[in-house]
Amino acid sequence: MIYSRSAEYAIRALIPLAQLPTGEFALVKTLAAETGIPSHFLAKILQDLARLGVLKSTKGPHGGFRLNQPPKEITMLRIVEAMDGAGRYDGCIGGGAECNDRVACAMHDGWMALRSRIMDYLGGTSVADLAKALGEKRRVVASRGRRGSRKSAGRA
Amino acid sequence: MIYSRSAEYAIRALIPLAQLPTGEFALVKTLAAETGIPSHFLAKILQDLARLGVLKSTKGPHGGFRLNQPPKEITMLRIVEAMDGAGRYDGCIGGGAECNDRVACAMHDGWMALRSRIMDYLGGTSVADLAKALGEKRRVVASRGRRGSRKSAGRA
DNA sequence: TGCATTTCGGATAAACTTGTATTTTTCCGG
DNA sequence: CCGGAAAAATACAAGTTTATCCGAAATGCA
Repeated sequence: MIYSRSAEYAIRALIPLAQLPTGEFALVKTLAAETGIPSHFLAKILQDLARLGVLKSTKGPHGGFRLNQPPKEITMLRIVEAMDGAGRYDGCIGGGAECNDRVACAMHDGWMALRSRIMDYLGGTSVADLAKALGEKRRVVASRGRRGSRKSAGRA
Repeated sequence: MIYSRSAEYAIRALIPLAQLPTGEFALVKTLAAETGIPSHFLAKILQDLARLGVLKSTKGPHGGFRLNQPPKEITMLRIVEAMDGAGRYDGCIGGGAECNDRVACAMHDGWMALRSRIMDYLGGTSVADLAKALGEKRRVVASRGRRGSRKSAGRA
């Protein structure tokens, strides 16, 4: 995988949070049930995100978590860096912590090209994008399902 | 990182092995010293690779490890799959083990595009490529160093 | 004020990865 | 056939990630 499971959970949980009516709070329990993430573990992740300012939390009745900023501004990269530490993709896959143009490293150049692809994807995809993509995907899957549940229904 | 440390070590150790005169064996101790990898840990990794047929080992005096197939045929992908398990990049980063066109997953499409980039790089880069790249890089670094050790020597 | 609800934060534990040490097996040379 | 050299195998230790649990603090409501 490209990032840790914690980061994966964080990203997955942010999607339903982005779909929530503005200002409304969601319970950890609900989010855990929706996403299938172990609830205690999810709670800790959400706490981290709240500490970082990505989420806002309130205790007590009608409490829970909600986004603390527009979903457009929350990129996957930001979440991955929050959970896995910044610089996860900084070092060269060849090993050396300091790998630059002046160090003999067999992998450096190829990796740098790939790395920028990864950064573009993670940095260019926001929670809003994910929520939108999920909505569209749901519609497509639903409409396919309606005309027969066998795989690749309709004319092949 | 994109793959485990074990995979990284395996790839790094294969490069000096590819540069060895054909048929000659290298000691674990030597490889460990050259690459800076903990020698006992490296030994285990090399044993795994030998079991897989990538390397050939012999015990006793004048023993050690050598490649068991042309370096052109050993791709980074093969090594990563050997060390981290096949299918490391199979699942969607959205989580679901089974993520395909019929499952609603917000990340699926973007990830698939990125994934194929990763696979192209790892699958398209062989140990021979790495050894060659390292040789060229060494020459460049050396020639730069010769005319002054400050970074970005020559006209900027 | 007192109670129910819900996050917060720390403690704990299980699982996996990484690293080290030790012993056993195999091979070569004399 | 014996002794040393080297990988092979095994066991063990430390560190990190993932997961679980529980008491405490905060909040809203009656």
